[in-house]
Amino acid sequence: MTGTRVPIPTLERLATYLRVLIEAREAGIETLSSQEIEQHSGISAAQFRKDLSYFGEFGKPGVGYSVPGLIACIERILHLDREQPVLLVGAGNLGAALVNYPNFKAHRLRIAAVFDNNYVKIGRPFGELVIEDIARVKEVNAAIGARLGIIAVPAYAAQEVADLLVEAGITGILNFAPTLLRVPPHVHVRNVSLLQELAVLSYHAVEEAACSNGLLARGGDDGI
Amino acid sequence: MTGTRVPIPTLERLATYLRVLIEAREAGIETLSSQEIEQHSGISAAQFRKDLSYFGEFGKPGVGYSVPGLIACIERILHLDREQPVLLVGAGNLGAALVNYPNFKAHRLRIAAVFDNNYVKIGRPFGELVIEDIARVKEVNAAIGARLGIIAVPAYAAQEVADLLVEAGITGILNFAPTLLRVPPHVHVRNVSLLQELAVLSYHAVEEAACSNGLLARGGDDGI
DNA sequence: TAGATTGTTAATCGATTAACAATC
DNA sequence: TAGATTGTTAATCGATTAACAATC
Repeated sequence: MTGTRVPIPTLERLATYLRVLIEAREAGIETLSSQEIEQHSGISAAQFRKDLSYFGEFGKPGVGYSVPGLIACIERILHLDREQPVLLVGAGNLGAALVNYPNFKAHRLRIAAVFDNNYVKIGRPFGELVIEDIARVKEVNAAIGARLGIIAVPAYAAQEVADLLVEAGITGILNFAPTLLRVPPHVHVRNVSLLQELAVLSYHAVEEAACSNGLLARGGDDGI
Repeated sequence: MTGTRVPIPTLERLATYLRVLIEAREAGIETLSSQEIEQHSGISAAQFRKDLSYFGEFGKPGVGYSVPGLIACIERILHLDREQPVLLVGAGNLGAALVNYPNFKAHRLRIAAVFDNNYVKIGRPFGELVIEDIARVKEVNAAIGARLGIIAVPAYAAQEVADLLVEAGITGILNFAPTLLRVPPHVHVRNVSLLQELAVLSYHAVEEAACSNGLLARGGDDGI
């Protein structure tokens, strides 16, 4: 099935399928059924087939999916069939983790430049790059042509950085700062919130009564 | 409304409301309406009220919500009304970013111990902690009593680390490794996948045709 | 061919949205 | 009281699941 709007959860899972397929390729496996994808991804076979159906037909009934063939297709869908340059803003600990992240390469994501506003840092080496002045991001990206950017700066600086990235031609922002970014409608933002993740885990980690009416009363969240 | 199972998206948003409320408190604001929460969180007022309704009644019609009161309630719901110790495994770049993450404190999350398996690293200082042997995680956590753990190790080591964390009494795992963790049913896992985030952004960053039938053909993902 | 597995449809499930009576 | 805003219900929307005819 084609022509319908693709659900975001489907796109998210596509990246997981791609990871599983790349692992299979490295193991020398040529074909995989949706059932086998389920084993390795934790995503149901039905869900997998449904997800792919938004983009076309990729498998052979009775056989399964060609590993290299499906890799090529998913890469094309996600625009990862060519190297994707990514701008990184924030040369702190998180930035260091990102420039050294080993898994980007297999997905053809490459951090092409690093920016900061700290004059002590600008000009210094950072991984294989040199830290550049965030004020020059538009100028630098005129040469790179990146569409993706990562914000790894403190929350108070994030909006300003987002504005500069948008001006530099970035249309997709991965935001690690715990703050709401306001961007033009053509720009997509995805937030990674460690606090959110840990808060959800914390909720489940202990099962107890919730509070009610502004005080401590009842209001059991799990029937307590 | 109480007694119903709480949707995960609701729990995720709770952390966002908490962040907004804490910011308001720091700004000296005493009361906030759902409409004002919407302004600062990007989440609709209706959604906010619906989310809270899973846990009880927290506002005053015609007035709004007491900032400190609602903070206290959400903290209690998420079990963040007391300090939550967290175990961190992996003393690499990402681990360094996490121990130095400044936003944990306001949410009463505290990284209480750091582990690694690299004998060169064990015993060394790491932020305000000393890196411990991952083999001793059960022993160490017997004293700490943490329920939350963060896996910041390479994918190939993640399952082994998860097994050790579960054995040490951890019931909530935040996993940064791009791999499927298999854990007992009482253990909750949340995955942070940078590849997934960037892949979704990459999809949207360029709007082009998808491939079909194992080759390059058509199958427009946006009606192309 | 017989067996396996796909792609798709229809049914189910769950979350979001909008509207409004109740309440301060 | 009149105005504002809540908590909740019902309607809408969208995603997941299951089943199966089509296909290799």
